[in-house]
Amino acid sequence: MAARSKPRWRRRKDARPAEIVAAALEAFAARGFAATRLDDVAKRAGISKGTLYLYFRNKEDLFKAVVREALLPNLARAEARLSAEKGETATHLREALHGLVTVVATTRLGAIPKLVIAEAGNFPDLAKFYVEEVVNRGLGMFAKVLARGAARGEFRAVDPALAAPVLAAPILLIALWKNVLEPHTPRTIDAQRFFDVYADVLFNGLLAKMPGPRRTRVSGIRNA
Amino acid sequence: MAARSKPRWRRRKDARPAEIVAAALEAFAARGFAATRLDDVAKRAGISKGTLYLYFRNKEDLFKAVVREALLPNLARAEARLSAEKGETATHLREALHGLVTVVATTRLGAIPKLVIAEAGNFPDLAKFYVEEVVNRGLGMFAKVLARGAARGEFRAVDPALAAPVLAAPILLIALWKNVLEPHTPRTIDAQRFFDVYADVLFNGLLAKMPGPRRTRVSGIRNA
Amino acid sequence: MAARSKPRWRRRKDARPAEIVAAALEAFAARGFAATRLDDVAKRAGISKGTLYLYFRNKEDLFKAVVREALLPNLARAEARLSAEKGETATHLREALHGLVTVVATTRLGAIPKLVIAEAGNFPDLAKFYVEEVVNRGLGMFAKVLARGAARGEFRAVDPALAAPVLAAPILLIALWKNVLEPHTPRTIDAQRFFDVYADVLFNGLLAKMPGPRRTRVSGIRNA
Amino acid sequence: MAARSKPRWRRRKDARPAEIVAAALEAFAARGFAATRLDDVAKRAGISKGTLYLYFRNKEDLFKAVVREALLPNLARAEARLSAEKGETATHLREALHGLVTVVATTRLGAIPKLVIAEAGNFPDLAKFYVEEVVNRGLGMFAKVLARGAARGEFRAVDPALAAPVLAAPILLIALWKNVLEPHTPRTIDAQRFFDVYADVLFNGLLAKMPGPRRTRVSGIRNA
DNA sequence: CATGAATGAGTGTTCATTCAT
DNA sequence: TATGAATGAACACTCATTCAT
Repeated sequence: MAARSKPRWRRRKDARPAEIVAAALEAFAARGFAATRLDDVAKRAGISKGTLYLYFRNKEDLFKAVVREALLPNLARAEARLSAEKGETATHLREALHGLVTVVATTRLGAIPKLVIAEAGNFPDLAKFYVEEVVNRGLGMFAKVLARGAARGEFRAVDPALAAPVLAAPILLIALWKNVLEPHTPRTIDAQRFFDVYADVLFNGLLAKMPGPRRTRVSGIRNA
Repeated sequence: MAARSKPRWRRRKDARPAEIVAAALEAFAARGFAATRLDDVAKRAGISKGTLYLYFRNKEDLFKAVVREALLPNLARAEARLSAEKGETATHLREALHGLVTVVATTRLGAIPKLVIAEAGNFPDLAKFYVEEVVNRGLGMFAKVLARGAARGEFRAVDPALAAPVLAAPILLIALWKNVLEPHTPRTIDAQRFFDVYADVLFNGLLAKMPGPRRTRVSGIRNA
Repeated sequence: MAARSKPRWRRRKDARPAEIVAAALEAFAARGFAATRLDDVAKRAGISKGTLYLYFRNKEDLFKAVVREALLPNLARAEARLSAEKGETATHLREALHGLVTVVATTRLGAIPKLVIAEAGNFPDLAKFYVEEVVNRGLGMFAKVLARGAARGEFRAVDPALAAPVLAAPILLIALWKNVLEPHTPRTIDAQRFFDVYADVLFNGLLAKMPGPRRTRVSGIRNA
Repeated sequence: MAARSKPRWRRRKDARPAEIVAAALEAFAARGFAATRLDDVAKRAGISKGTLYLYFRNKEDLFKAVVREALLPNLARAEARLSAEKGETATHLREALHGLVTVVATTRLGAIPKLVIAEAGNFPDLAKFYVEEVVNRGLGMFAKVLARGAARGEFRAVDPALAAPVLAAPILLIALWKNVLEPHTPRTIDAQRFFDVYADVLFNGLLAKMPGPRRTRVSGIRNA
């Protein structure tokens, strides 16, 4: 570390791809696909532009690698969490949601949805990959949990296929808020407290439980 | 050559900007800011590329105009709906949400969030405008309604500033789903049924109302 | 011409392509396809690099246009010359050859064979075009003339399909000499005198007509 | 791992240059100088790209080496053949030409003219080398033979300096045909038969020897 | 007002060359 | 010697912007 000062480069064929992907994630997250210059990515990664092409065929390839690499490890983790069978379903679900909110609100991972949203139109196969590997899998997990909870009598019976995206929506929102808008406004959202309210509303609903006797159904709002 | 032989290109010069903005919305929605070529916008608008510059200083200007123009009329409409004072708050809220879900799921308007998400990093003042004029105003409306509902005893008391984004999240989600992912997957979401489940969960919560006696609080899920 | 000094550009959509092709012929002839920079072509044509792309899809397109445009007018001319039916065949042939030698030795046209030779491997369809439209047509003309001459008893009977390239070879040689080697050597070849010798050898052969009696055939050299 | 386990890469270091030149000849002949990647040459030679630079200063050097190496051995051989003093000059000449036609039509050597033609403009000293060492020497040999033949009364008196390139032209043509155009067309030229016709025309001329009495000179065609 | 030919700065990509190992 | 990872200069191509008509 001390002595041999400026080796023009070190051989790190194995470390490089991950470093480049990390640098690229930063860059793409900051400016989007088109506005990101490979020169910048290279600079961030501490390499030259040409070196990028030793590891990725072109900009598009690099972009897809970024999305895949950033996503894949988290996919497995999330799936594991929700497949636990024993214990209260609500508790599992709450914990899973909490984990998700925390990760998307505090890591660079939250920038991925933004990237996919921005570029789905230009990279159809990326969109397809994302829908299938992330969205469908994620929603599927939620749907399964909801169905199980209902079967056990813990949850009310709601269509799991439609309730799943309702569950997921606040997670998407906080991810986007933290990665897209918060840098441009003084208003901040505290992820922990946001989660608490989210979980409260989700599980308990907005309506006050009326002590009084009957309650007419109003405008389609089914009240238990 | 003679009198009025070429009425074809005699467009009203005052209609032009709106036509251009409409054409540009299509183009930007389809490919994003950077990937949209002004040539394409001009072609869609039935004018020449040079003519764009008679109405907009540059591409960025046009982009901002698109976002503003597409948003502004809808802002007022939504606000009006929620400021009604009389009647059940839940009904008003439900109707407002229904209107929003419908509009973002069925019109080009739903592409706006996508555009803002994609380009906030590159157009800070656009992001600021959007946060202030759309997000904050929208969330503010929701918060007010929630506060009013709580004050009237209709709603449980939840932090309105945090519950507002929870309310808004499914609207964002359906907007993005329809405009970003649905074109790339066979899976579709029926906006009406989605809304029904959304409203149901939102108002009534997920948890089954237990007929039985006591119910312990589990893992922070407060049960009424 | 006098007054309005520097119009940044004039509209010349119709003149441009030919001007560009002419400039490109110069450039390609001088350095070959790969070594020619489009910047140079543009400079020679007095336009900017971008303008090239208004008229030609890419460098390859421009290259092919150069070859085609430079060739086509000459093809017709050459063909006309040789199709004359009356008069001595030898005279016609001699004149045609003379015309060809002159044109390839004194105009930029002589650079075309060089370009095709250099790039046939990289542009197979160009090669095909050249073989079919130039080589085969040219050789076909020669073959026809040889056959006619033989039929009339003017020429000895030789296989026209093989004699045709023999006829053509010195024309190719002088084209290449003038365009490839002569710039790099003090040795010059006078095209006129070269032609005279060429025609003399071609028509009369190398062997001395021996007055003496018998002459044995030596090593396959058939002697009349 | 033990004694002589890796003989695979133990190439004789003295064989290397020739192997590289051979590989490079293939590559350059196939794609030309600019389009040839040193990566390809290295791969063909079974070495790494870096190793090339142990034997050749740069790409240009390698290219020149290819041309020189491919040419040099053949130059001597050809010269020897033509310097024989005894016997019929025509027979010697015919045999020399036959040898040349055969070699350029059937070996990689025929690709050299193509390379020189393509790159003379970019490598003036290569062009100079080629003119002096190949063209001038070759033409010189021919000229000498022609002069000798004329002096002996075997050949008609023609300007040897100009007749020499006429002699050489069909050799060049067949070299280029085989290496440039034939890969792109179904039409093939049989080198042996081509040579026969070439020699026949060269020695005997095209014109029929008229039995009848006098023959007027027509259009400059001197008739014996 | 409208046009569209022309511009030229900007960037992705290639590849000869270098040099630590 | 030999390697191949790394470099960076070079260049084709795009497209927002300008402006003569």
